[in-house]
Amino acid sequence: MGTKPTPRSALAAARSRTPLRSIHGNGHGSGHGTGYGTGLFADCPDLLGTPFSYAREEEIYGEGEDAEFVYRVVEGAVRSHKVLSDGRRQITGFHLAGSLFGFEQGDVHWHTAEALADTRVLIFQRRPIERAATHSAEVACQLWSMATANLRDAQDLTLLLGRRSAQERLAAFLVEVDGRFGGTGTFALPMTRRDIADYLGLTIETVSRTFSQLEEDGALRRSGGRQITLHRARLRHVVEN
Amino acid sequence: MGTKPTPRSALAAARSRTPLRSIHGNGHGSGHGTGYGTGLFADCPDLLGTPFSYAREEEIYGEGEDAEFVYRVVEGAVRSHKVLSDGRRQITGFHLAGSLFGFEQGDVHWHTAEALADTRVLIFQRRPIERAATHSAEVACQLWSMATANLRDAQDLTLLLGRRSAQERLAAFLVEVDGRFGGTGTFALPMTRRDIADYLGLTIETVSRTFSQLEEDGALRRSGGRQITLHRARLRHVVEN
DNA sequence: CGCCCCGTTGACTCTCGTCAACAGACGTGG
DNA sequence: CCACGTCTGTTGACGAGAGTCAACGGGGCG
Repeated sequence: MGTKPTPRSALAAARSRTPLRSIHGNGHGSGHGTGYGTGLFADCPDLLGTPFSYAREEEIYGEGEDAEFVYRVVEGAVRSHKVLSDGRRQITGFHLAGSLFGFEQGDVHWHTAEALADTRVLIFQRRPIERAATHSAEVACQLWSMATANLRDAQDLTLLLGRRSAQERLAAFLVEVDGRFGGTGTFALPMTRRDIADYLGLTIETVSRTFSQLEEDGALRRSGGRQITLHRARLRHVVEN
Repeated sequence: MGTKPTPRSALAAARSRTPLRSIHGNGHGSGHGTGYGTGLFADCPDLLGTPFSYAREEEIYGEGEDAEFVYRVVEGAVRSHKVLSDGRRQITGFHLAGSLFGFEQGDVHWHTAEALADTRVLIFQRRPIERAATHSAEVACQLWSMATANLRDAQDLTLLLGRRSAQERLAAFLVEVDGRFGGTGTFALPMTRRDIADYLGLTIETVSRTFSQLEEDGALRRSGGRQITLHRARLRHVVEN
């Protein structure tokens, strides 16, 4: 062995064995309370995913590559982004446990996806899913509703980037992340300042300064950079609408 | 009469008559070369739309309203936007002839839609469409693909707003509009400077100054504010990537 | 142990926003 | 027909918010 496994090889291996096992041996089967098991959708057990893993900072797919697979995050976190030729980068979304990513219009990815942290995913072939969609209105409706949800997120981000100040952007972002982590108000950010900056259309320096400012205002407390405790009422007051 | 017709009343009127006629009497039937006729999709003649008209600056639906209808532009132009409580506005899209808008996630609109100019649309009830989608995989797939196309546009806008300068934003916008009008390089903008500014996350003054700057650089020529002739090679060079 | 990366902070710059004035187009009504 | 007000678009002067460049501390990893 020694050569790095690819999604394709993992898929071939999975098909030659029954039952399905993770290539990393951590095949507990059902994901982290997402209620999906290894199926694409909760009520669609015939589209099974193959477990796969990516290391921190590893690329999952690149812009322009053939969109052969789609992915569901089981554990860890992934970012999708686009880059301009001069290196400016815009992250269009973070995918945490449970979220599905990799669907694009057309046959190639128009984003790059990378693992923020060591990440376990389920991989699904795109073709069978699309074939299933053309036969099953139910599958197609689920895909539609997923796309619509993503669309709403993208448009919220549009408003954030077009019309909000640095402070409002960061506050909204933190409230959003808190919500995705259960809304306890305390969590560890899985992404770096650079990732946050490239998501919010800012620079790392501005993000850092804005963190300090929010802390001065008593809207949050930092313990060691990534670990955050929010004062949610004050943060929401910053976001206001 | 004298009371303003609503989509609901137009629909009721349409159903009491056969064949279908526009409430404004301009019922040439098939739309402007979009190839759709009055059907929702080209190959889906059973979902028929009712012609309806809106005056310049008239609201079609508001954020938070019940999403009872969806719309296809026959002639004219429409903008979708969101507003913050302090009045800051972000336009998330312009809908020109042929484009379908008004689909949202959930039962209420999360945007406001307004006619930029006098506009003729076809109105479709949302419920029957959704019912059709749950029965017909083909309809559902069309809806999915439409949502995915919108998603790509929204993410392109995200990159524009997050990482591009005023000049790049305006140049990209003009190239985009030119493309939608057939790519001749000469057209009349259907929207005001304010609309452009609110789409590009800028102010009207910056838009105006950037127009002047692009004109100085020989990237376009203005004849009377709205009428534009692009020097497409130079504009694309500004956009670069 | 040392290097590198991440995060923070300071000083300065610059793009874009704000405030203001003005010109031209348009519609209305005297 | 012209005076008037309004709306759109342009331009100038100025200011503020975010970007750039640079230095530095701390922690993790080889």
